[in-house]
Amino acid sequence: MPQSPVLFLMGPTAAGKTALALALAAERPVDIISVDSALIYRGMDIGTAKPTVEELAQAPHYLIDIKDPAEAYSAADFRSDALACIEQSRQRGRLPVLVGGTMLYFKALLEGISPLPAADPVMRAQLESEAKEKGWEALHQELSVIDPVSAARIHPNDPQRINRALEVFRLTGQSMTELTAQQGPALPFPVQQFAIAPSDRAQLHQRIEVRFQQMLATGFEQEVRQLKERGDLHLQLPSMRCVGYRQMWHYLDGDIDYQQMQQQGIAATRQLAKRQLTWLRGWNNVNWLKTEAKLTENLQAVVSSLS
RNA sequence: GCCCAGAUAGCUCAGUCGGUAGAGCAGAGGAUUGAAAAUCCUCGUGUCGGUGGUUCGAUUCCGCCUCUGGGCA
Repeated sequence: MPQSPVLFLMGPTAAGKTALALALAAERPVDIISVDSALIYRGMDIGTAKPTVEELAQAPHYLIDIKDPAEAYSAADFRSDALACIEQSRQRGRLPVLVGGTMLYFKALLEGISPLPAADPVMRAQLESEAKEKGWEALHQELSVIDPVSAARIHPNDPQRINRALEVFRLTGQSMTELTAQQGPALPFPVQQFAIAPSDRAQLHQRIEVRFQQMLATGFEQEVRQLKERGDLHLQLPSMRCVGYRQMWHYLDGDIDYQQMQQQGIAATRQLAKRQLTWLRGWNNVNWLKTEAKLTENLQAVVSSLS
């Protein structure tokens, strides 16, 4: 029997995903499941452009505010959380709508994920200190012995991936190449995929700048100041590496002036959008929508794909 | 008005002992399997402010002009 579909709504930051999702929610019984590595954090509202309280009240939202900024999250965590949300939504007879811009999460959900070990903070710290001593090149060299395929794929200047590949091996005794040969199960539901973006890059840049200025005007500095004052957060955390937060943190530390913070924050957001678009450009089975099109037209396109 | 220092890539600047130039940032393209708003790779022709002179040849040396800092009046 044909299963009812799941909806994906993807796109770069500041492209209008939230507005479209809420418009759909006004027409259909939907559950909005966030696909966003920053919206998971409580207390990070302004700088992440999290939907407002009023917007959140317009439809049930999931996977927002599920983590403290001191905590880490992962693509694998997301996949299992999202699958649970989708199941529940379907049981309620509602349409699960996955909305966001964290493309690795969409990919993990759609294509499945290999049985790799979870991140191990102790092992990572160990590898970090080894790298500090011997240099990442030496670790890359080490990787090329145990897993030449991964070593060839991972650039010697990419510490994060070298670290991960060695972590996987030391934790399991198996190389990443061996383990990723086993692909996890793909998403067990049919999907309708949409992506929304402005047709002109300059237009997206404009929206990003305007939105960043709005964030500043509505208390972003204060938001980061409060997070900083907790005392337990720092720049190495995934949460504080988020676009905007990192730059504001540097400003509050006095490393850069206000104008630099603005420029760097906006530039970092543009760069994020560019990477999101790179993912999307090679994506299969996407229906493209334009940010500058009428909301009702885009809504119509989405609704008609469901029948 | 005079003196000094600048004027080189979208921005900040380096450089050419005279043979038309290169970094960082920005930007563009790409990669992406438990950090992903992360991490990383690739991509640099621009009247070298204008104009005249010296020279085989000037962005580079010299003169003048314009503009921008700073100082003296």
